[in-house]
Amino acid sequence: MSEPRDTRSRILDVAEELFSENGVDRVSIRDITKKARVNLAAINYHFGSKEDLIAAVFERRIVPMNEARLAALDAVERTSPMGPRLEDILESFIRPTIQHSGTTTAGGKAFSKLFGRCLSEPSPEIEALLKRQFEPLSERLNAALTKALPKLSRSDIFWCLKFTFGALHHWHLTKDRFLPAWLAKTEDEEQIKKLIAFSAAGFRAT
Amino acid sequence: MSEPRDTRSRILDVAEELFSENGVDRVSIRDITKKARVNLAAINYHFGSKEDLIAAVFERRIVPMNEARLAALDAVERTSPMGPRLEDILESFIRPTIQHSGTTTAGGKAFSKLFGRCLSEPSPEIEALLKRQFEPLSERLNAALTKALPKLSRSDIFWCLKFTFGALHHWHLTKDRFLPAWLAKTEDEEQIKKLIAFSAAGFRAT
DNA sequence: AATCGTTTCAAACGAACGTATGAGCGAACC
DNA sequence: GGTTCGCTCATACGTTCGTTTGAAACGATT
Repeated sequence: MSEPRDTRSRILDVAEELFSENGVDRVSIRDITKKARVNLAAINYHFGSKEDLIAAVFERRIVPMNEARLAALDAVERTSPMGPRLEDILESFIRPTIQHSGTTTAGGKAFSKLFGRCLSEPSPEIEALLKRQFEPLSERLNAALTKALPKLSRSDIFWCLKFTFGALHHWHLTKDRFLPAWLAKTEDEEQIKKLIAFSAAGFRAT
Repeated sequence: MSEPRDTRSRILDVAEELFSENGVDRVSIRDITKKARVNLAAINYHFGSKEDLIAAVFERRIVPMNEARLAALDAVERTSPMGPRLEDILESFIRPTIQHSGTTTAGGKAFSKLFGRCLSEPSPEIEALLKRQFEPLSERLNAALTKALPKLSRSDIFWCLKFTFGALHHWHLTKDRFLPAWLAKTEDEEQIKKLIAFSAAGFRAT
């Protein structure tokens, strides 16, 4: 293991892990710098403020993740010019979340939880970041889904997409919490397939 | 309007509103006591600590809400002894959330957001409260759903229920945020009907 | 060897936090 | 009418927070 990379990256990694575990407000700058073994002032030097660090932590994962979503959507739209299947659209939206979850924690995926947490972050800066990041994606998805489901109204598609968003986020946030003892261990891969099938059926039922 | 009821209730109402708007960690005891126009020491006097106040705020809504859910489940199981329909089970779980959302904010429903926020609260005390409150409900729901969907495994039911949970929570949390300009205004009633249909189809598709 | 921009360091700052204290108050009770 | 009890009050305590500062260390360039 040892100390990987430079100060800036070490801060990002540790911050991501601690934020995802405890929430951004319950993690102090001193917690981060101590665990990352860097000086207390390093965060303000490299990022400006704690708020900016939080934004950087989110941004590092969300930007490439949403780029991957858009690329996946491009791909399925290219291969089926008549409009892709509903399941393929949903998959282009769901699958990238497990590929961009990060692996900073030994064994665990830190951003998985952080990602689930970010939507309930009340910080105005994060909210602005989310809006900026998700709006273009949401537009594209709505357009593709409108084509795939011509019988549904824009509103119906919007709300169904929100339900899917919610199921996905909640799954990320709690997939290793609140689990009953009898539950069989399952792979992420299997579960996102279930989620895609679940959501697709939900869309079609509306 | 004027000042309703006693100090304790005023604190609970204001705390619920501020917590739901800003998250428990970004609301100070001074914010609450100032807005409620009570003395700074009142919270520690009446509740013991801030953490205990948070628990009281959650508990005030969650306990009767989950009681209502169990009662609704009882009711549908009583009226159809062969096992209730899937939609009725889901409704007994979903509908009480909009009836127990509270109306403390003028016009808005404060707990609606707080309720959506509570699952991502990292506080161990809240997590324990949630576990205690949701476990019996989850057991009952799993049992009822197993009966209604004999083809599904316990695991499948568990995960589909999690998806439904997530959709419901996310809807509560963001039903008045991140909305596009073109979106038509819809009633809660209509939307929970959509959610029930959406989830029911999702369950059946698995 | 001297200079310069960059990064790290220990130390301190003021503000805000949750909590504790002890006096003060009014109504209820003996 | 004095005492008790539940509650409110202003004020203070100690801690922790995010941030700032100015000097020291470093590496690259001249």
